[in-house]
Amino acid sequence: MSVQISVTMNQTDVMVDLPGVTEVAFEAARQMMTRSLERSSVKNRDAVKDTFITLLKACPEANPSDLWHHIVYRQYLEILPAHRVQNPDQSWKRASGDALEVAIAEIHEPLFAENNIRIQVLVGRPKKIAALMAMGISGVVGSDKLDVALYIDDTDEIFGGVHVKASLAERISDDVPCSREMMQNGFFSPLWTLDVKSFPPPHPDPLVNRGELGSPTAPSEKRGYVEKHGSFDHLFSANARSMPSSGTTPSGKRVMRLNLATQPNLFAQEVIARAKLFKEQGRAAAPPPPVTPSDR
Amino acid sequence: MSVQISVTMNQTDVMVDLPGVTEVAFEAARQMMTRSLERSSVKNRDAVKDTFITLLKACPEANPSDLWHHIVYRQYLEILPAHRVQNPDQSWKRASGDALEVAIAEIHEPLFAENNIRIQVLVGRPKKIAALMAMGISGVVGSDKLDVALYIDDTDEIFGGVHVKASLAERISDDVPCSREMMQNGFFSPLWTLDVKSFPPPHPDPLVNRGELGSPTAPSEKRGYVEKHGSFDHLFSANARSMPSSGTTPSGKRVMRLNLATQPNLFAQEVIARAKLFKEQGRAAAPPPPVTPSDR
DNA sequence: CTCGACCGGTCGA
DNA sequence: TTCGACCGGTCGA
Repeated sequence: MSVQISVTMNQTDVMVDLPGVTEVAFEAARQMMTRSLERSSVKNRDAVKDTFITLLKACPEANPSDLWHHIVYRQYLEILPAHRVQNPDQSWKRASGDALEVAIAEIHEPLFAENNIRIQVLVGRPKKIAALMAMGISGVVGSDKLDVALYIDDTDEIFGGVHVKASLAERISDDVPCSREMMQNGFFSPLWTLDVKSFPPPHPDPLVNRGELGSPTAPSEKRGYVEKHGSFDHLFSANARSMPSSGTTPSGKRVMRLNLATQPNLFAQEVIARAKLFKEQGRAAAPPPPVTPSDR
Repeated sequence: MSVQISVTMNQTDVMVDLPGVTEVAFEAARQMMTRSLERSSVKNRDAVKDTFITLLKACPEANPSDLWHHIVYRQYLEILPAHRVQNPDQSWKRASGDALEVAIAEIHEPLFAENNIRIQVLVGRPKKIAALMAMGISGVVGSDKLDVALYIDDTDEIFGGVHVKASLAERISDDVPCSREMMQNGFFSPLWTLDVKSFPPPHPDPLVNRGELGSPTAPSEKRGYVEKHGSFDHLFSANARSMPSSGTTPSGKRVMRLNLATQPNLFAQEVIARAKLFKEQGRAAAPPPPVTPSDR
């Protein structure tokens, strides 16, 4: 039960192994993507979101980050040109970022509803501004840097928000100021990522999607944002190759590896716990964010 | 004395007018780009840098940002594939950013030398760390966000640094934390940009490179970073379509439009003035950065 | 070899 | 219509 795909890059063919992916699931994804993109009324982000969720359900053993990077991404680039005139690479950047936010909301909606939590994608500036105002950080420079909001019950009482990133690059720093302010004001501020990153040939492990977090013993800059500086209420990575934090971290904040197949996953557990704490104790319940001397 | 180019995008042909550009200059640029890229020993960024500087000298009346966006950029995409196997769009992103930093240093080196100022591109992490340490902001999160350093004479005494961006997008926020810290510590921290931004058809003014600063009366988010929040020691734009600040700004910091043909240009004047002030009074000479209530 | 920052067409609200 | 944020192959040090 494993599909191999061939990717041509820099005039080199690379075979990529996708454990946990069946031919049937692979073809179902292609069909979902094609059916979606051929209808001009379907938003590009929804084509991506629906294809990803189809794959997640069909391949519970697979690495979600690989499903995204090697199947959804590459099928989008392949299929889009038949239906849209736009540049497929740039279209992917624009559409896939939104798609991931919507997918995360959709995946968790039922479970969160059972726990009297509402998850909402903050689409459009007014919604973002409103959410940030509710947390007392409106008007701040770079303020509309929050993707997804978390509310208590059906109220507008916000207890936190999720920073969503398909890949980290240097762009992780964009989210830090907003996240720190949220934490300082007592709101829950996790980072949810697929941590997608692979290198093309002639890299020694071409197209192996290792992500950018390094290991606890050889931490990358990005791992430091969480483990050392504690700039988020944990980093949840849905890349099976991400190495979780080990032992205690300087900031107390951790890299957590998500297994989306076992529900409630670690992210969902944390959201539910923090909602409960918020209902019992309000904003005061949140621990103050750690500050290291070399931190901003 | 004006060249028109035809750009095909989204299956539409768009004619772009380039006032101040002669056929001779246009062909000289193409030759410089070709000659550079066909030699595998020439770094991609140097091909870009040399072509840009060739054009700047040959076309003093032209809009520098247009030279970059419509000639250097498009010629690079056209010519690179004949000599390199890599993806030309991604290659441009990687190489052009570095090229602009090197170009700015090269353009100003002679004038700055006359004024006992040294400008240095901070290439490689160790150099960046050293420069930031010298300004007392080492180890800070997102700290290696400085591109170019400015020193007094031939010493290692740093009095500031330049944040360089070809285009702004949301990425301008990356530079804010470092810049604010620099200013707070008494160092000179301007932003130098080409402010490149055009929209493809079917936009009403397809491919017109208007930039992203809006106007003083209808300020964009990016203009607010400077005029309202004062996050940089002025924003110097080499896009002739950038509208400079008018009257006084809330922060005292301004958008300035550069005319590179008249030397010393506004950027050079400010660098020289700040170097003089620094020599006379040291870091204390720098005015404290303005802080507005809605600022971080 | 490793691993960081570079940028622009897109597409919605 | 305007104008914001989305992301990944590259290529050096």
